[in-house]
Amino acid sequence: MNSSYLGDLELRHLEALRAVAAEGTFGRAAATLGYTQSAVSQQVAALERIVNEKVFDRPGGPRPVQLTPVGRMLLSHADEVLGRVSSLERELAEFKAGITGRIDVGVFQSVAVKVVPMVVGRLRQEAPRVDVRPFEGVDDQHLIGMVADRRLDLAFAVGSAFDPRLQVVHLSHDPFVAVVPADHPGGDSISLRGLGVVSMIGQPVHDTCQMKVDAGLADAGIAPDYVFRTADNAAVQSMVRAGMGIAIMPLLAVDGNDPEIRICRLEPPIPHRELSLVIGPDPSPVTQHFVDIAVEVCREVVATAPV
Amino acid sequence: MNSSYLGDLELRHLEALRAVAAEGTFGRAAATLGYTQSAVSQQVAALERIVNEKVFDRPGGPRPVQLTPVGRMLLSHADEVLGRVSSLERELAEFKAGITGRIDVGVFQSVAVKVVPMVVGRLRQEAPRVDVRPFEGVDDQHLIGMVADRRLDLAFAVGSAFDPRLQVVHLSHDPFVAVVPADHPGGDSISLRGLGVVSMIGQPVHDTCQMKVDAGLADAGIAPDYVFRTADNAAVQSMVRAGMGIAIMPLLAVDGNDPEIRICRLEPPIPHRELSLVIGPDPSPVTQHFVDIAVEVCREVVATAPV
DNA sequence: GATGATGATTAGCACAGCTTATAGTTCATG
DNA sequence: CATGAACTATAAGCTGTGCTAATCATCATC
Repeated sequence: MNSSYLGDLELRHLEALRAVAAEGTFGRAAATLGYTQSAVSQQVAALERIVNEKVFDRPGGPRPVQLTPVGRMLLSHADEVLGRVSSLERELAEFKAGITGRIDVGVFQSVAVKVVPMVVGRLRQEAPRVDVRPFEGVDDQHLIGMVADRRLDLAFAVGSAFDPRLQVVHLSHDPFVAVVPADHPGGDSISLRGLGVVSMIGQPVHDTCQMKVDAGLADAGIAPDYVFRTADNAAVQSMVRAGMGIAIMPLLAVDGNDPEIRICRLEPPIPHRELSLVIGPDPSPVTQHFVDIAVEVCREVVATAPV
Repeated sequence: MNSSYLGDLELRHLEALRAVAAEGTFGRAAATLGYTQSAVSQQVAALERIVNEKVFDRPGGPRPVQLTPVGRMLLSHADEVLGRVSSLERELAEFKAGITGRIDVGVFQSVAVKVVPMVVGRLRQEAPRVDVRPFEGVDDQHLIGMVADRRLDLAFAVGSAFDPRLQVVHLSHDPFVAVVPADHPGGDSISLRGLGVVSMIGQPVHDTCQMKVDAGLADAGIAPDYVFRTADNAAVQSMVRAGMGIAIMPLLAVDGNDPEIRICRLEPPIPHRELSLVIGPDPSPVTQHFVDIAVEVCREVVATAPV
């Protein structure tokens, strides 16, 4: 009593039903389906055997056949079924074209703030039905592990110890810059040494990004004075805007459209990060699409930055 | 570019997809489907060839297979398609059980008033989703022609000249009765001769039913005095109720639940009609169901009538 | 009654799809 | 590191399905 007595039903039968109903004769239906009249006759006969009901009245002679009541009922269902198959077909084509599908992407704070929204925004313009699911991980290795597990399609990463089975696409270097209030004296660059004597805004002590900044400053013999720490990049920027201090942030995490802040090159620079995408095996077309856009976006962001 | 590149897709492939996704291994899926593992493996391989995409990740070893992104997409469509097939199956079963379907039934006034509503009402209790479409025809021959044409499934009829190809089911005799106000003097029968001297309510002169009444009265040498004529059976009955006169009607057209009128046998009777159903070729189960109920209803109506 | 348009039937053939049997792959385990 | 367990893939062979081609049967129309 599983698939029960319709187990022999196949799409071919429903297509024949629909074609004959539409064309009125077996012969014309056969022509549109690319079969011979005999084949369609046998297909309809098979359908009638399967449902154990006459589906068409054949008046004989040159008059067109007509659906029986059962036939009409079956036809309405056939239209539904075949319609679903068509939409499967359509969505499959869209999937292959990279304009539909789902992307589970691993992100972290500094990249989630700006790069991911830009990529997603541009992707949605080209392919509105794509379903992007960012997953914020605790660190690189966590995300890379999930990519290897197939639980993510791809992930942003700054480290360099990658799983050799995973494809890696380099996006851009991500220099550390100083974020200062717009009315801060000075030009587009700022002396690293000067940072020892000003108030600074930073992220929590154990943040991977922050640790890199502190290491860079320590190497230059500088002991920064953090007056406020927060894990929220936007909050950091707000504090700078309010004149509370200066922040050192990765360029890709700064909201460059804020007119009340200015971005300054560090002199000398702190060793920068390299931003990459780690891509799982057999990436889907839409994942590839995401990668392409991410590369494009990063190139633009770095190119237009005033550093 | 007609059915395009999914032309080889069959329900079997979608069933295999669903089963493997549900069971986690090809072997268990095969068991639930009643195939060997090899068959399911080949079915999935065929599906992957058809869509030209890997549908499952096979990690190897004892770990279960997992859907790829395309696989997930295909599965959601497969569920839709197979769900539609199931509902086709369900409705087909209901059709065969006579509890769903459509009935186009030919009716005429005297039967439309009472018998048809009773039959439809009872049918709807047993099979609420049946779609009954009464069609009121001008006369018997008209309706019978439509039944023969398959434009009606069945029709009520009072004549006797039927198409030999059509099945005829006798419902009951339908005696003519006198309808009098409840306070009318006398008992359950009324003398035909007495009708020559009272006011009468009738139907239009050329109504088939009325002509039969008039012929019966003429045979008895009676010239009735019609003070009002209307084609509407309910209006006739209202006039009787108002005391305007007496009506002669077929029993099956009288609303017996009206406490303000009384039904009287005619002495001697006028030749009665025979009510039948004319049934088209290959009646559907629900049509048969309708017939059964009609027989039942007519038997009850005649049995409980006070004549 | 001949004619033409149509569906049904038959025979034959090719191939799809199943089963059985076996090989290949991966992970766990001693 | 070899071995076994739990899978899937593949090969070979056979059966039955489903197609084509050709022919027959049926019914309106002229």
